[in-house]
Amino acid sequence: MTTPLRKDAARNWDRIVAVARALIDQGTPLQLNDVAGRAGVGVGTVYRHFATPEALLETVATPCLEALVDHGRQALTGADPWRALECFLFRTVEAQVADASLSPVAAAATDALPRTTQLKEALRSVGTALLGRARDAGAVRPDLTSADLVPLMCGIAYAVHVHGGTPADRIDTAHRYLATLLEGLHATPEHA
Amino acid sequence: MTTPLRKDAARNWDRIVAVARALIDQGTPLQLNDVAGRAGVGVGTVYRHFATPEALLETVATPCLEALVDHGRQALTGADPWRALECFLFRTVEAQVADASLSPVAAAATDALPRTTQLKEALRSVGTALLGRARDAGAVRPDLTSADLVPLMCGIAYAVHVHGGTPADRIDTAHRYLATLLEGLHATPEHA
Amino acid sequence: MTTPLRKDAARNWDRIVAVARALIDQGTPLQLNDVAGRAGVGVGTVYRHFATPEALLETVATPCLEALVDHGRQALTGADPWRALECFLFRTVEAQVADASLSPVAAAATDALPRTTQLKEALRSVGTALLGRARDAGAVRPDLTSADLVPLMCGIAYAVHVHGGTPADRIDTAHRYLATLLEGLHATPEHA
Amino acid sequence: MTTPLRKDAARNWDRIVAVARALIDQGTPLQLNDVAGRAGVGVGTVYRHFATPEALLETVATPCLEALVDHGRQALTGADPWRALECFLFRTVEAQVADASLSPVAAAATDALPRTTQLKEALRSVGTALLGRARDAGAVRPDLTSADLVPLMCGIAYAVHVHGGTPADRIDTAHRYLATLLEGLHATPEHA
DNA sequence: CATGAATGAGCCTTCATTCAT
DNA sequence: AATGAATGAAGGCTCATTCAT
Repeated sequence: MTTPLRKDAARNWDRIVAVARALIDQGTPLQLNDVAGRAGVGVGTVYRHFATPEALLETVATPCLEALVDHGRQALTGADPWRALECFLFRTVEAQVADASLSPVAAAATDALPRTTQLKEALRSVGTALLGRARDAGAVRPDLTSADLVPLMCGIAYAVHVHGGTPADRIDTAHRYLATLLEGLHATPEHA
Repeated sequence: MTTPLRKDAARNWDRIVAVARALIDQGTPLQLNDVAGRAGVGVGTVYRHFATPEALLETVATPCLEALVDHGRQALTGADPWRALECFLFRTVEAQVADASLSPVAAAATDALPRTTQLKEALRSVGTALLGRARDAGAVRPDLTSADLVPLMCGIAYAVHVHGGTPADRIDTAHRYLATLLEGLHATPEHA
Repeated sequence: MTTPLRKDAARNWDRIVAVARALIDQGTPLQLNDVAGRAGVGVGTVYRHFATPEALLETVATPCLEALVDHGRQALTGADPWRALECFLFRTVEAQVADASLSPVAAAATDALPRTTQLKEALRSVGTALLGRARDAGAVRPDLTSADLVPLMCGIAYAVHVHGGTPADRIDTAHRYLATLLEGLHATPEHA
Repeated sequence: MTTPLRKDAARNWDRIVAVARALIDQGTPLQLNDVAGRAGVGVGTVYRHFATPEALLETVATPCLEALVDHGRQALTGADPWRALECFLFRTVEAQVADASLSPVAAAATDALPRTTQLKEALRSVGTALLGRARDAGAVRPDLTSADLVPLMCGIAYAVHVHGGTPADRIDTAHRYLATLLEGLHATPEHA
């Protein structure tokens, strides 16, 4: 797809992405000059590889988005439609809580990289499919649309963020919050 | 509590806050120089009244926080504990969706003004009381603690934000999302 | 017209303009950061007074433009229309040769300061009047329009610049070149 | 003179010059990286062929300079010395107006390529010869020296540039301006 | 108290040039 | 020879904050 990079270029690319990863994990805002300094490369090198901070952020987020899409596709093969949706949403929230690069990418209205647009589209489409199966099985509130999935997952992740705590706590909180929401999403007798 | 301001100082204070309110409503970032210019006062005057941008933001948010606390206290007098909690949470989310000054204040770990700390504390305590009554009535999930209320409301508001749409749409979305979450929060047979 | 500046602000304004004047005379490009450094003021101060390098350049050029306009208006009162035009054009070229700030301002299609636009307009209008009088007296080539005056004067000044030499040489060259051109502009028997 | 290039090197050379030509015609500043990209060659290749942007610019201008020299030499064989000079100067101005690569090369005090220096020298010498013949015939102002020809032609071209207009307008303006100047250059009774 | 001029750190971005591959 | 990745100096601009008037 993309032309393979020269060996030295690839090394710099890796360094830059690794530095960005670390900065994001620390919550430090991504500044390309700063990234360059920490990666031990010139500013120009960073700009050559990543035209904007968003492009770098999305690059950092890409593997995680890919994993989510893969997982969602596998979930589609599961027997229990509700279970499959539930499982997909858990993964989605966990990923956002564990990886700070995802939330801003998920919430952004426009993408810097085409690859990101593809992945977000793929994610939406997997979500739509999982939701459709669950709805057909009568397992889900009828007023929930596929356009709500991403916002709700972002909201849960944000709630976890506001709650705070150690990384381990956050995972726990995420599970509790999502479980609660899912209970509300699940079709109940009164919707029958 | 605070020394009453001289009449002209009070007029400046009002102008500054009004300008800040307008900027926040437009989504323009609060820059004190900019606020000063628009309010027709010097930068120094803005700094005299508001040591930091956060202090100004919190000042803008204050009336709304006060209204929420008041409403919560009234809700405490209601007969149906679950209804009261529900109603309080609706107000909380609606306020955040309608007033962009609230979310950052609610999510901030530290406050610029003591008054803000008081109000946030009061809000938490009303929430705790409402939740306690509802829990005593067996109306809520047992794993929900009062430390979860604020994060969850912030999360819902954030989800609404990510979903997007016109102001009217947002109110609608907020209602749907909160109704869904509340269904999950409400005690169900399996918790009984 | 303009609010009078505070004493300290006026001092900085003067310093900045003086530095700019010197840089222009040396042929150094005007860079606001650089000007700030040399004037011993902060960058922000320069930006406060002059939003762009062009604004600073035009400010430096203003007194000279004003003097040209004044001179042109006096020339209009002279008895001999051709002499008056000639005299005005000599001054115009001399000014450009002596003051490097003028050429770029004269040649620019758009102005940074309204004052500059006024002055350029005034200059054009004086030129038009002088040319009109000379044409009415049958003293000038009929194919010359007032829209040609500024370009031709800029051209002469540029020719002097390309020729080079010491400042004194340049004045001399300017006189020779303009005298030559004027001979061509002057109505001759064959136009009669 | 120069070692003949390998065939592929020659192809690159041609591409680079063609791209530079196009950029100059559009008024886009010549940036070697940019040129390389558009020519589909590496930056290093551009640098191998042209050590500096000026060298590339001069290379682009070379054919036109050569044509001017040729034309001037032919003019020297003409019968009417004044006519010959006139004709040469018209060509010179037309060329500058039509080809944006010439003015900066003509006005530059130092050249990047020896070939450019030769050509400019040749041009000056042809001009000197043409002027000498015209002066001997008593056809030109006695105070005009051959060192004035290039500056005056640059000045006319610059005046045309300041006047502006479409390419066709410019040719027209150039003719008018030069005709006017030539009238001034031509010997008149008072010089006799 | 009010004013608003001044400050300057901080961030962003471009581009001529070098040099490893 | 050709390539194009890397470099980093250079310049631009903003904005929170201070302080003389």
